[in-house]
Amino acid sequence: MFEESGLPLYKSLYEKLRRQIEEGIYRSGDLLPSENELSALYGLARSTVRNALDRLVNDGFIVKQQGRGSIVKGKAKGVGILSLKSTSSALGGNLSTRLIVKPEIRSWKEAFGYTISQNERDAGCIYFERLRLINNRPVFFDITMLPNINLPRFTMHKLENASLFDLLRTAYQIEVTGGVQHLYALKANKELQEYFQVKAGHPVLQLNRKIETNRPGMHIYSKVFCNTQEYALFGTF
Amino acid sequence: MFEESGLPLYKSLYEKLRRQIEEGIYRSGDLLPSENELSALYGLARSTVRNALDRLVNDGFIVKQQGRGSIVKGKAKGVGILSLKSTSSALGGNLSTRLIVKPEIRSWKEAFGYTISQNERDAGCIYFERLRLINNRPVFFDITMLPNINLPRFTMHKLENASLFDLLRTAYQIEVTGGVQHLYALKANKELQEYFQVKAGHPVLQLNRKIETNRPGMHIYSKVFCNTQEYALFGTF
DNA sequence: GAGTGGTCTAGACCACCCG
DNA sequence: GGGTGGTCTAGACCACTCC
Repeated sequence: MFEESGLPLYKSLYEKLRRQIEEGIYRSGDLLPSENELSALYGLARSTVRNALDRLVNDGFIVKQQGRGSIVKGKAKGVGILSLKSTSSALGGNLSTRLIVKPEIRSWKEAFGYTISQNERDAGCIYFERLRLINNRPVFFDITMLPNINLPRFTMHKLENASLFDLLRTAYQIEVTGGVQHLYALKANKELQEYFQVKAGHPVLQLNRKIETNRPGMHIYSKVFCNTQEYALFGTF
Repeated sequence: MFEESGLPLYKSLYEKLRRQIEEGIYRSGDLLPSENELSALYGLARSTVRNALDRLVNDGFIVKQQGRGSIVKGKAKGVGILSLKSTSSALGGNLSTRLIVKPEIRSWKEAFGYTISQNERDAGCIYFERLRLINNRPVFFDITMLPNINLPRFTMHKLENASLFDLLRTAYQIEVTGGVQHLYALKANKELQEYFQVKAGHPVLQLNRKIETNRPGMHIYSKVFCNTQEYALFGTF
């Protein structure tokens, strides 16, 4: 079944099941085939099947229940805090992005308090600022910096409509593997007052992050301000 | 070695290694004994050892490197956002807790906006409030509620010096498996002004969480307020 | 080349859920 | 009682790191 993919068998099975869940072939609440069935179906040892299922559990696609089976959850967990949710109504998808500073190459100054490696410093810095709007109301303002390591034509891509992480994964095979973040509550300064159209003293949430990728030594640094008046920062873990 | 603990073998090994890391017997950067060494040392199959090590990886205590070994990270990742870090200096461990409301059994009123199951409602609610201080300065104020399901003598335990999660894990074999959280920035109200000794309008971070456990249908509900003036909320993912 | 973790097999027995 | 996932064993070969 998976002989020619080049991937480990458990990873092929993981990808296959993940795809089937994301495409709706298995829906939330459905049971996956049992471990023994999958084992027989694809000619794999049960522990290989378990390896694939364990990763689906870890990534939030399924939960297991002894005596019952593997139950599809239907949506993956976000990476740290990334998703968001309306406090008043369901987020309809009216998400838009306004580029405040287009991606440009700079030299590094600082990285929101995180330390950068000499490699990253030498490569130079891709810098951009974005304002994110939900239903045409500004909710996020973020500053992103990443080292310009083997990212040909990065500054040519549109960041308006695509997620940075989607772009990195599909165009450069860069995946987020983890990271660290710091959170603060603070009063809006003049710039944020203007972006968010709020009064002085308005409480704003700030999120600094250093994100690890599958490229050793390559990190993404970002600072995000969030107006939580109407929308809460939301995450699963 | 682990015959009489009643725990699964991999879990006993996990706890043993975790303890050794937390006690500093293995320090950050050290290599753990190899899988084959641990296997021989404790008379376990290698896959049982790997099960324990995989969980240490998952919980952030070690990282593995093919061809080298299992490298101790030294500190665990928090569950979602849980850990904290000084913005000015290293957190020296002067962490103390003041119980504002001692654990008591109540009936459920609400769960910070999350929905609770009928089972949880029927079981009643263990409720407590804590103020957490770092170097004698108040930093967190949290309200915790959990269903009183099979938790004998829970209200007898001291919550001053032990983490709730450590208590649940060691005394009741309850482990956190995931959860959902919502974050807000807001102005301190009168109660928070008093607890944190800050002025009116001071920005405060609020964190609502519904935490899943390995007991199906049992959740922990908590609301945390954080004064991020000196200490940031900190998390790895 | 010796040792490490990564992948994989083919079994076994157990605890748990459901009909 | 039959099927499920949970735990565990005893092997094997591979990719990688380090000396």
